[in-house]
Amino acid sequence: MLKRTHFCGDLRSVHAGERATLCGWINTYREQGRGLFFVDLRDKQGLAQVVFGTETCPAELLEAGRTLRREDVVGVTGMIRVRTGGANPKLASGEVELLAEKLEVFNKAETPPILPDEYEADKIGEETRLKYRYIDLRRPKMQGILRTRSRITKATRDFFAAHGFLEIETPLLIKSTPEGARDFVVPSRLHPGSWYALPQSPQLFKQILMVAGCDRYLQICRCLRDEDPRADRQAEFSQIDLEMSFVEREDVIAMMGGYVASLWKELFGVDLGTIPTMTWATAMERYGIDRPDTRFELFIDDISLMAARCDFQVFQQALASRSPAGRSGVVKCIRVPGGADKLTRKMTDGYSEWVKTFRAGGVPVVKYTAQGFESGIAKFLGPIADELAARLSLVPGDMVLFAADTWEIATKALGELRLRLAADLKLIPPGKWEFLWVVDFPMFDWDAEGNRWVALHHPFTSPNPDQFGILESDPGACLSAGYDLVLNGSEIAGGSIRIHRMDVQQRVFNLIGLSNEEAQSKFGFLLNALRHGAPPHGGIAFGLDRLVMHVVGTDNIRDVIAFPKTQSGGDLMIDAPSPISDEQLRELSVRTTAPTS
RNA sequence: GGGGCGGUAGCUCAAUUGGUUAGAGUACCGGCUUGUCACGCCGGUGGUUGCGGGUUCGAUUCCCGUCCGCCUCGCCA
Repeated sequence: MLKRTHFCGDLRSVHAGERATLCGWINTYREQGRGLFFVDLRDKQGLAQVVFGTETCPAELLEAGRTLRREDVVGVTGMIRVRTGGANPKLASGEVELLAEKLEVFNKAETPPILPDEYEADKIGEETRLKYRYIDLRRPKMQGILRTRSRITKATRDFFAAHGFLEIETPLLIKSTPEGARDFVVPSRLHPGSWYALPQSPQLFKQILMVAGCDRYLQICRCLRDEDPRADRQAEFSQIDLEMSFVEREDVIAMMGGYVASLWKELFGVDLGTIPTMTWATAMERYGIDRPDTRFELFIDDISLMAARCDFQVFQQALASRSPAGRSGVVKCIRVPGGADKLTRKMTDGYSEWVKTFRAGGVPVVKYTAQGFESGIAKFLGPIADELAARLSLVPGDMVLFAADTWEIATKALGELRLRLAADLKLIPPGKWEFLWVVDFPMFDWDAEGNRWVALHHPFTSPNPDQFGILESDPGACLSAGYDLVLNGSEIAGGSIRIHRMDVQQRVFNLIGLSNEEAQSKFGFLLNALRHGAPPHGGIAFGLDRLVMHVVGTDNIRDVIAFPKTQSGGDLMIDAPSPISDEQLRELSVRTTAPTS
């Protein structure tokens, strides 16, 4: 068997005169005549041109070479020489070529259903790419992503190892617990009727590792949540999971800021500096979302107090409304500088229609000119015209877009509208990295349907040290010691200082409606651990897939996962999930209620 | 669970108001071609129009159901 001496993509003019063996896939075949043809050979490093010609090739070699077709796998030995026919500036190896002397066809390929060709790739439907993932991954772009992902995980391990973090694996077959996402479950053969759950995250195990004295923990792990995917979300995804002992919020934030800075330094040569911090309350009020995109300046203002003085039904009705969680209705708005010209009637009508997906009624608008408010809802703004203009610092040519609804709906609608406006008006400068810590999240959210408090982050999150006093007396106002790291408007990490005392943990469980007995049966292991000497601790988890998405610049999570799943949780390459045999089911004491096909 | 878009040759897409033998590019096959490099030129093969029903003289086209893919709301502690 011919053994590789060089990588195709690495060949340069300095190699001229060397004898080399290349191994790879046929990328293209170009015949100039019976006596001269070229093939481009591809390996993980790139392409190299191989020449077959009568001058140097015996007849058998020419015959064999002539049958080469795309995606055949071959080894070729020959001399590297500077090209006699002129260099190809499009190839990194374009100054040289390999003069074939010996050819070994490792494997003829059937006609490829898709070609791993950057000219083609963007046009090929994703369905086909996923089915033939092993061909799609041969594309230089996909190879590059796999490599970048590997670089990131290696840099991550290096950084945290240098800071005393221990890499520890936690189990995949664990226990289903209430709270959180829907579990994937696995039937137990040895315990008929009982089920394991696959982890939504190693949360409790990493906390218990802190109780176990490991001090600092790292794991790059798979997490599984049986919920509907999105463009940036898969049921099966990867986290960089971290936990530290004897720390407060600022310690974790500092460590993780250092990690991100070192990563960006290595990947982009960029100095991030200190990452700014914003409270959750500010994020929601000014940006309408808990992960603000701070790359552009559009801000939301709550003008409810003013709006109450307008004789405008829409405002009045909104202000009189109450959300299921009990918050009063609001009137909020966004000032769009220069929007009077940039936003057409068609666009604003479109926004009105679009916000209905967030259950908002519509988007009233008004223009601001040298003569004051015009068009739209101008006639209703009389009583507050000057005050509103001053509050929003309006200048002629601006446009103001409103949302009048419950706090939740108006906030969401304008938060989304803010992003939509940025995209439509091209307000987001390319190549910008805006990191932001969001802190001071509420501990709880009121679940009107379940008529109970639910943990906003998770029920192991500690209240901020100064908030213990109001934990029971005003749970809705109680702030947690949680923190999210946001990059360009996307949450790339989230964590918290954890509760390390059994009595506090019990109080939080009680608040979310878990009785002591239930807590003991569902989370007894954690409570037991907390009883036996738990250090103060906290941690965070980075969404590895999203991190890679940002680094490689894609908005499709499937691009950064070697073998991703589709929107309905399927793997088109291996055709999973699939039924199992009756015998397998019997062995597991499981019977399906699904109709048999 | 809801909404939207899509499914036609291996791939990417066309096909007028429901009307002749469903076309083009590319890939593939054959021939030509001695410096190409997304090579070029000539010719050819290739179709369960996702699947199942229905309406009709006639369905890629209209209707119903269903499957698959993508986006999205809910959901995702």
